[in-house]
Amino acid sequence: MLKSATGKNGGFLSQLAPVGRETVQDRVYGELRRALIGGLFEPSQVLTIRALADALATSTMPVREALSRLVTEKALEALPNRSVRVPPMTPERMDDLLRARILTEGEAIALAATHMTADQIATVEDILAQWDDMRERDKVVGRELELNQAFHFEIYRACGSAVLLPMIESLWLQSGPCIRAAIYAFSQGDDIDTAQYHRSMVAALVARDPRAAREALVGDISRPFTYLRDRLKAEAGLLETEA
Amino acid sequence: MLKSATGKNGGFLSQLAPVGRETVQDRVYGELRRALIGGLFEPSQVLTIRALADALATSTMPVREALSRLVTEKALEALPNRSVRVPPMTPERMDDLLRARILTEGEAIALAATHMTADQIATVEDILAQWDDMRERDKVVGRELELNQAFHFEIYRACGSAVLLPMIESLWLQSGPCIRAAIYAFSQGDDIDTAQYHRSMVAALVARDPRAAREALVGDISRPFTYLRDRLKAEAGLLETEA
DNA sequence: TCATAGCAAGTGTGATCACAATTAAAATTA
DNA sequence: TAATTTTAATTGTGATCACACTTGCTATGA
Repeated sequence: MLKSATGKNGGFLSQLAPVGRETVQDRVYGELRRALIGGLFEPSQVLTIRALADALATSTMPVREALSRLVTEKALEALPNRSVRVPPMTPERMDDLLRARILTEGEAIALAATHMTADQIATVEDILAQWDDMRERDKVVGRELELNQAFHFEIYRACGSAVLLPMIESLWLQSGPCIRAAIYAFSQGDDIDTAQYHRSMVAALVARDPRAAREALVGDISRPFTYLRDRLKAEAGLLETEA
Repeated sequence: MLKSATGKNGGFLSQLAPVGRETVQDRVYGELRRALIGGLFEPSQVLTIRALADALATSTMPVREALSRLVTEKALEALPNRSVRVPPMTPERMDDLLRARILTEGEAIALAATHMTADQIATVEDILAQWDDMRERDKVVGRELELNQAFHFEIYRACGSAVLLPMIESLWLQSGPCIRAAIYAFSQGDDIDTAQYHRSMVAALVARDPRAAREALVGDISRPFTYLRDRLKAEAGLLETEA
């Protein structure tokens, strides 16, 4: 009988938006992902199921499943005590992560340089414009991380690889807790370098030049890592002289 | 008081092996992983929680957590019905997987070529020798897949990257259901090519030649993919002529 | 004969409970 | 006072149950 409704009087049913069937577990998982990529958790911080369940206003069940999912993709670490924590950050691990990101994201942007449609390039350019706009008007941080993520993933999504994309997401998840500090430090001083790298990337994409695109990307993602690694080593050296 | 036991009369406690504290969930997860990499599940096959729980003689709880873990690493696929299945295999997906594997495993073996110790190389050579030995004595298949996996991962483990290794494992998990058919077809006819590629890889490793190692690896892992892709296309063409 | 409604078996999800293991604090003893 | 034991609170794990949704079958209607 509902079918007759659509048939008789135009389709008023087309006004209705799909209601969506996301499970609680998916929402918890997504929320923890956002927090992790955004660097809301400190490295080495221990996460307990019940505390998270309280904070997210659910039972323990969806939380524990979300946690084990994050452990399998190495976004979190399972301790021998069976508790879960954000992986600690060491210079070696940061180098390791950077190498993997250069490898996979470099390949993705090289693919995107040859695959991207004009529409997709326009979307990326639009994000860049939003960024410039925001920088000019007010120097408030916060949106900056979000726009950076949107910029990169709009490109990676366009590379056409359903296998590469989740790998990259996993790497962002792993490096999130580390690089936030660096990104924040940059954005303090009206970060002109990041914008320059992003402009180079877009230029390479419109020129359909995979090599130039990859090169610009490597410069972009290397900077926060090397910055933070150097700072870590400086701190370690400082501690050594104290002892 | 136990401490006195070790202290007084030598350490009879050193005879005891660690009992291990693997959870049921971990065992279920490992079991499903083995089955997936080994190709025991068909592509597109639907997996139900209760059926698996019965088969593994546990309750549904560990199974559902293992399943969601496998879904997040794309080893399984979540359908809109909320049921879970082995991802179907298409030529596009196979090309996608092969590209990612060439990228990550190629990088891993190139790193291993410069990092590996003599001991680690000896272990790899030993696995190769076991393989030759097995091939000469009896032509029984089954061990073949297992040895192939051991050979590759002994190398990848030696590359020294804690980030790359899980990425590669995830890719094997995803390509497992696809390539089993191809590997099996090869091993039927006394597969001499795979052995040749593996020998080239070992030679490149002892020569500390990253480029040669990468090249041999690419040849090794490309073969089953191209073979199976061509067969899929042939089947598709056959169906077309029938219709 | 075909389509639709109703029924029943099967399935995933989330909540709750019992239990074992860990951790921290308090109480005891040397 | 310091080391050790005991106690209590916290935490993860696995089992079970209730509920909603899906799916396939049967029955009733046009």
